[in-house]
Amino acid sequence: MTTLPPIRPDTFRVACSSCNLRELCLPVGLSHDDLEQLDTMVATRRSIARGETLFRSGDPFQSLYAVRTGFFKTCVASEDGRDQVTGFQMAGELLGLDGISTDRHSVDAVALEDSQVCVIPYDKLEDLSREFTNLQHQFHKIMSREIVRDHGVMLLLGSMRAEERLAAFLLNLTQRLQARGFSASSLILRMTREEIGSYLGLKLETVSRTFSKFQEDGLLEVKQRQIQILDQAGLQKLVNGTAAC
Amino acid sequence: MTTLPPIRPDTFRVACSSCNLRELCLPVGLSHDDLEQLDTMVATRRSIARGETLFRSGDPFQSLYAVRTGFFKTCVASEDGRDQVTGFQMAGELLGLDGISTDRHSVDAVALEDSQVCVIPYDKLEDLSREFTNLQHQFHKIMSREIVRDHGVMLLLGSMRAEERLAAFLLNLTQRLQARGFSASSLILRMTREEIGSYLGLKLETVSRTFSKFQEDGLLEVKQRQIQILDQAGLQKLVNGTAAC
DNA sequence: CGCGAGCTTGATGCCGATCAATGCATGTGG
DNA sequence: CCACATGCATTGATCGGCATCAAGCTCGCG
Repeated sequence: MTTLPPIRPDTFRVACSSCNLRELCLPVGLSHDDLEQLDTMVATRRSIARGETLFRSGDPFQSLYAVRTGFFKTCVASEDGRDQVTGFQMAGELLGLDGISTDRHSVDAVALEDSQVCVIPYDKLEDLSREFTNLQHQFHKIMSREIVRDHGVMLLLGSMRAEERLAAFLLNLTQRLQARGFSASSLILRMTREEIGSYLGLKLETVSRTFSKFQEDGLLEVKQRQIQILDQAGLQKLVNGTAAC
Repeated sequence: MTTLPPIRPDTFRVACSSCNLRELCLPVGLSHDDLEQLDTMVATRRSIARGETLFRSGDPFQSLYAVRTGFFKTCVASEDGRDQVTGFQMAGELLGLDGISTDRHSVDAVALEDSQVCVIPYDKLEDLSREFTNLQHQFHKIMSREIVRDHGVMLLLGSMRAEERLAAFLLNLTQRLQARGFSASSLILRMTREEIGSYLGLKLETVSRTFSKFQEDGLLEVKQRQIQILDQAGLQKLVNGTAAC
């Protein structure tokens, strides 16, 4: 479509050791010394405007990216035009793990709002994680966690009905937001109904209807993208099957 | 349900360096020296009878497993009884990557026929991959490939219709079998219609009907679990959308 | 103010789920 | 060796949830 804007890495360094995301991001559990080494690696930030792509399927893979601020989606596309949102990423989460397998990215990563990422050159990460056991282990955990997450999505797509899917989606989102210090009951969706639908294997109309139904049932208050969760337990019950049986 | 049978590791060593799966398994692309090191790590085999589990969700994680012979499925279960097959694994493929993230397995791995696996103690793998760059890189690639595979399944579950799903499934299966020296057009399914359905997000009746439809359309010959592929291109066309549009 | 992107809501139809019966292969015990 | 049980597969009839098609609606923005 449009050509990529020139990449303009902000020149000042970002220190993992003083980043307020260090408890959510790659550095989890690293010692002070480890962290200082990590600082030598994560040299640059990059800003991505809303609607721009961080990378596209087919691009050569060189770096992983840690979301610093903002919000992303990742999509795969099949040969025919169909595409599927495979995930939404927020602060502290890693993008680009798919690229390691073939040295090319296999998904598009699109910023859903103006965002910043930390650039993690992959070869340096491999070098460093040969030296620092903790970093190595942490990195493996993150990859494994992504696999486990994907299995959860497969369960959702394979066996849940529309209401269950949306409930699970909302609970997952609020849980992650809460871990970042945001309210557990009030959120603003950064994605369209269509993007939610694509992620959940539903059409946008179904997503919209299900939001309306949740509102009628007193589970949510929905004002466009502004969501108030009124009955978290009620949502949870939807996900765990109609429970009590 | 039933208690696990006692684990009886076969006492003789298995050398990766002389294994006929080395081009498909963890050792891909390793040098001769690297391979000899790998041999020091993969100390034991384990036999799993058809229907038995290699590990279960919740079990403490200690090792990865490379399928030597046989065939496995992995399943996740949600709190309510629902469960979902997340993959089928054949010779040379790795099991257990999900366990790294939390030090506990998050899926069940069940043998669909009498099988053997090589036991890869995970802490040793981490040690060794700090020493050998190639091994480190290869391991990362395998994890990444699993992530990419999962994304493909998400696309399938999220946006394909029954016929497309089954066609994609069969093509994927034959491709992997072919890489192992088996026929590209003749295969014996190791799993039930229900397990296929669970993997593909369909009910067993739908799987059965779709097999019958493929047979009517001259794409396959189906005799219970024995499948002959008569028109591979026809299957491929189904997957890529009704093409020509 | 008017345009357009995104959202909501309604009417209809279809794909796949569900329910139910039968068929087929394998195994077991009399 | 047969009678019967059991697990898996096939096939048919019906139903329901979600997709599809089609208007309107809302809100932000030039």
